[in-house]
Amino acid sequence: MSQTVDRALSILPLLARGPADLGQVADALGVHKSTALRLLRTLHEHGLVYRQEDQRYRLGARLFALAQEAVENLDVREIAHPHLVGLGERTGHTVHLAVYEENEVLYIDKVDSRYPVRMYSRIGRPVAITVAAVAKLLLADLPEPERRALAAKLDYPMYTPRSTPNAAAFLQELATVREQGWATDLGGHEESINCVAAPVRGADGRVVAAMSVSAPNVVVTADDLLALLPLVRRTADAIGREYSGTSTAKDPA
Amino acid sequence: MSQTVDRALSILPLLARGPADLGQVADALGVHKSTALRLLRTLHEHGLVYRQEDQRYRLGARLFALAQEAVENLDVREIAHPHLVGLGERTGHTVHLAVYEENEVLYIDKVDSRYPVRMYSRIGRPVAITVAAVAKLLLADLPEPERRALAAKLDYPMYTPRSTPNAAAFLQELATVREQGWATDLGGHEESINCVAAPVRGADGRVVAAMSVSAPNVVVTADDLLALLPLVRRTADAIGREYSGTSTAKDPA
DNA sequence: TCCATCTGTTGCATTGTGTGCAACGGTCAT
DNA sequence: ATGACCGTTGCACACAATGCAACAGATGGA
Repeated sequence: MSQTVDRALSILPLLARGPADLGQVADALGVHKSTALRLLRTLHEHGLVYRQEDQRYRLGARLFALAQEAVENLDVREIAHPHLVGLGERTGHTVHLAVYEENEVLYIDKVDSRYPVRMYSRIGRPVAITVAAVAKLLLADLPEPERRALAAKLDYPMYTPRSTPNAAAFLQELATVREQGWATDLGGHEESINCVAAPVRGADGRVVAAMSVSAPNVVVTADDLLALLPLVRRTADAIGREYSGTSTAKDPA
Repeated sequence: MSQTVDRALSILPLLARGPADLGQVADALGVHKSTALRLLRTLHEHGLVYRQEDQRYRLGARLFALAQEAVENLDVREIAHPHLVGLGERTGHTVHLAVYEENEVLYIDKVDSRYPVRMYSRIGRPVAITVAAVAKLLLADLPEPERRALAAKLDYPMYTPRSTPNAAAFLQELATVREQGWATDLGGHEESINCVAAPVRGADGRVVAAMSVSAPNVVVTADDLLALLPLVRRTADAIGREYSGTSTAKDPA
């Protein structure tokens, strides 16, 4: 839409492939050198482009700072919330959203079809980390050494006979969860409560959050709950797509 | 220099602080809504900006992809090389550059004042990881669980009586190195060879490479070599600054 | 040492391009 | 229903971005 900006922005992917000098940039854009110079200058003033000692241009540090700041200010909860509500309405069950932070798994949002309780604090409740379906998904995605170290440090309280008994069993369960891409908690925390959960993945494929649907087995059997899995996964994927900002440049003509 | 591009780029830091709608962007830039719209559209076409479901704008995934690609294509060696040459000329000793990769420390460049040998292959020689000064720096920067796991897996060959004997001693040494920000190898690999090394840090402070100066003690004593430490550190810092693209937007007036 | 050549840089006239305006069409809340 | 608000489009105007040509500085060869 805007030729000048369009040209300037076209420089960025060019430079991402490696440093280039003025002439190369001008040629790639099909413009005069002086034009390319002015564009590069503007990019430079904004720190998006850096001029190295041999006078060639590369992408600048500001770009990384921007990306980082954007990620930090990205609120998964804000983006996820409408999806949680939708899922709550369709299933009628309680929906949770959780994240991993500093050796803990925290609930950061919760929606129940009967009484929607929004937790506004950024710091929510810690989760029963050894048994909750969301915790399994979040921990399964950790780098291997960190995962092992954490598993070794945890306590394994036997909330019910079906709770995860020890680190070995837990690591085994995490491997399974990692493999299949979803998780359950069938009466591991409270005897009569079952959960199914799916991961929300960021642009780089890493699990940024996990979402679960929970219901007491007096209302629905575990099998019925498992039947919701495809829906839960689809919803989690949708959140992930929106969170990642997956938009392939141009709109379809 | 270029008004249009200048305005467009000013949108990015704005959006980094959180999503904003068209009106807010237009106000912040001090332009008409239609102008802001066209700028945002152009940014959108390039994927730098993403439009979420509530029609507000945020930074897009392409920004992260760009940053990532740039980092991958950033060649520490290419940037560092002239600095290594300079250091080699000033000291007359052998200068090494090394990086950490997949549980190994690799030499990726080497300069000797007598016969400058450039290693062109991306895969250089693995380093004696338990004793080399550059290895200590690189491993000292790893996240704690990964560092412990690696230390436990390593062999500790006694190249000389001064070699690091076991994992405990190694981890202790790494703690010291991490603390002081530089490292040495005094006859730990070959009886008569000493090294001093300093870390090259990226924009986020993480150690991306390490550089060392080595000399046999028949030429210079260990003390004389240590006297070069400030110079080595300054050079490593200079490489780090250039690698990070540390340019604070506007030039001083 | 001088000249040739390459790169990045500046001033200027032209016109193409970005701009603001005003009017339109949605959506939401009252 | 009705008003207010936000995003969107078409258009005429003016300004800002463009290409040109000339300059400067570095590099390298003769």
